[in-house]
Amino acid sequence: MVNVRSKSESKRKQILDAATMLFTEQGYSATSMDLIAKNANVSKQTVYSHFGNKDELFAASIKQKCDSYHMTEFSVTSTSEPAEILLILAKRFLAMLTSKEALAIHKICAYESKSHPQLSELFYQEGPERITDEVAKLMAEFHDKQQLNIPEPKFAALQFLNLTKGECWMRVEFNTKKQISEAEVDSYLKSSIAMFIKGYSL
Amino acid sequence: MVNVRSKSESKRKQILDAATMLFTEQGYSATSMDLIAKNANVSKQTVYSHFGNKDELFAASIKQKCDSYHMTEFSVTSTSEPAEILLILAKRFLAMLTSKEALAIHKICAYESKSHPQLSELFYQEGPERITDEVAKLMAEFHDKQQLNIPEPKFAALQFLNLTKGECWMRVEFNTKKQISEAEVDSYLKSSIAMFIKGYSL
DNA sequence: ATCAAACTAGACTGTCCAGTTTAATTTAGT
DNA sequence: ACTAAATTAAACTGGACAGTCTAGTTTGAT
Repeated sequence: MVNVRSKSESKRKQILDAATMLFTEQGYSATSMDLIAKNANVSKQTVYSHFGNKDELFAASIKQKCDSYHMTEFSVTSTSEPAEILLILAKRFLAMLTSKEALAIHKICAYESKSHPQLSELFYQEGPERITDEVAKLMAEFHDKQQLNIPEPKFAALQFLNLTKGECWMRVEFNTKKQISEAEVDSYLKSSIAMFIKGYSL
Repeated sequence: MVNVRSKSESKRKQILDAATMLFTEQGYSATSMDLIAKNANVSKQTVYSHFGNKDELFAASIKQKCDSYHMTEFSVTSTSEPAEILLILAKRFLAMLTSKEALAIHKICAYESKSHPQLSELFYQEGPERITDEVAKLMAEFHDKQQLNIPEPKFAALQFLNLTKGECWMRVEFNTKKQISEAEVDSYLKSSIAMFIKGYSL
């Protein structure tokens, strides 16, 4: 077999990056293949040569995003007491959650969960589920070290993460005019953590 | 002024009902005006005569849905202890939250929050905010009756409602294959309420 | 140097859809 | 009964867009 010229990996990346940007900013149906090609500085035909159709490209795009979630570090290795660790964790989690990127992919996966069930499933596993598992481990640690009394670490993880979302996340999700101030968020998080710790105290 | 024939109120309702059904089932862009007219048993022209364009119809549709939220009763007037009241409340809230209707409008408002900010704002006020306020009143009552120590009822309301969502709601939101069983939900809710009550005990 | 395959530019097809137009029909208030 | 406005049915306009096609250009492995 002679003359096997392989497709340019860099073009593929350009396309995928442009697509990801556009899909997450404007949604699936509002993003045209022409625009993706244009933004990627590539001809439309090249897009179709690398990805068979719009759906395939969308799937590749979401998958890429989900993979990139692995970078998010949530393990807090500190000798401090639970209250401190949880506050750091909560702030980190909330910052990630309300980031433009995470918000966009969350919305799109929820919205397209009927038309692209495998994608929303993937997002769920790589996002919420992965983080819950990680936090559950931390909760189990608190229990083992006898810092807190947490018989069911997974429940505690879910409770903690849901508590953290609070009003802030909803307001960001719905893009309301009035947003929550940093101070309010802080006050809310401290209240939540205090309640959580008292609720799980020995 | 003679011969003022008014537009049929029943046609308007037919249109609005069909539109609401289609929008919430398929989303905004996937729903065509032709289909709405057809489902409403009305000519396309009549649709345009009652609602100027697609956007107006969409807005009217979402507004109608939001108004219908008022029916949802959340006030629990009982002399029972907090744990019982909260469990009833949590189950009621979760059932509402995971209903096809609420889920659909939540998704669509979040997704269209950039293109229709006034609609997502409306939804936020009539949905999450209203319920939070109502639950906050209940929390204040617990505090006043010295059943629990809740200095900030609104925070407690947000915490309680977010706790209640748990894994169940997320799985429904993302339409994951594996769903949470009734028993698991029950177990989770009881754990959450126990933690909440202990966390806010006197 | 050759050649098959990647790539480009842009025209093209077919479809879908928001919104308009037209001409005929029905309805209700006077 | 008269008439203006509501309603209908269907054709039409214009634009957007997924996907194809064509014809020419570049590239890299042999």
